Amino acid sequence: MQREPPVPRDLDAFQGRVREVYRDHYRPMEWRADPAPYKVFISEIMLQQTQVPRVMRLFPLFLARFPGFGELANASFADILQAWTGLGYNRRARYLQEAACLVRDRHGGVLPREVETLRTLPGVGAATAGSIAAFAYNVPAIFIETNIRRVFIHHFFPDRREVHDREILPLVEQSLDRENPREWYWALMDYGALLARSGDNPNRRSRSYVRQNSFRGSDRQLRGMVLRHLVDHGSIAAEDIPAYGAAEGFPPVRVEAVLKRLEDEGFLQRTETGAIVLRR
DNA sequence: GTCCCGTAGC
DNA sequence: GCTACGGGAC
Repeated sequence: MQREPPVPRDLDAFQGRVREVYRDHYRPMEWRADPAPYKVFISEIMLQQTQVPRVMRLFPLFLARFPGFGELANASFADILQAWTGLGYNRRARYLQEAACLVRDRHGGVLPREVETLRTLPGVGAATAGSIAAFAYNVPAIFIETNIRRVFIHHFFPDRREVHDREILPLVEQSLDRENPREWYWALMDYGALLARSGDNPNRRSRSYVRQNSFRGSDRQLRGMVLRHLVDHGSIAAEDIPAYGAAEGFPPVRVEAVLKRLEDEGFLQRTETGAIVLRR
């Protein structure tokens, strides 16, 4: 038997509340002041898994270095990774450049506006495609990300656990301001960010909530160390590889395993002397 | 130590 | 469905 989805009895009241919060808690951001497609695109990729304050710090530096899709597509990967330092999840830096190449080669240098087309870009999933369409082009896309999820769980599922995104999506659709989706989604996200800071995080009652393993001692930590080292120093000599990471307690076998995976993923290469360098 | 944040690949 | 993937704030 299908569970009856909770109906927003007073959608007007909900929308009113969202707008009220928005007026009081609007967060100014460079990519909001000027929602040019390139700025929106870069900011949304950065904002995957990375909080707004950190993105705000690094975004202007990245934009100064790579002002548009052409410059990003033509840049060396080492330069991009350098500008990415501090944001984490470095695969995004690779997707970003691959996407820039696709925009240049397949879309005439113009970021597509259709959600389905945006979704074909590497590193762009449902949430990012919807965000880009809404923010860059004011398209009334229907999507869920963490802030939106928080607002709807808080408002419409106060006593529920394990709330599925399937249950939330119809409410997003019904409440969307189709006249001005850009502004509406900014409002939802600012409201969600406010809820995150005030006590319990409603997203822990989402079906999709998962706790992550600790960072210290993880492969993620080791990968981060290796890439950071290569960005700062250019290479790791062959004879230094076995002892690399020893200070943080990583045995040589783990270092080798992580290097191999980074190589397979296209982050780095080995030279004739067996040294490790970033991909050309 | 705990938390936060989407995508890809399986 | 599940898991890998950073790095900083608290």
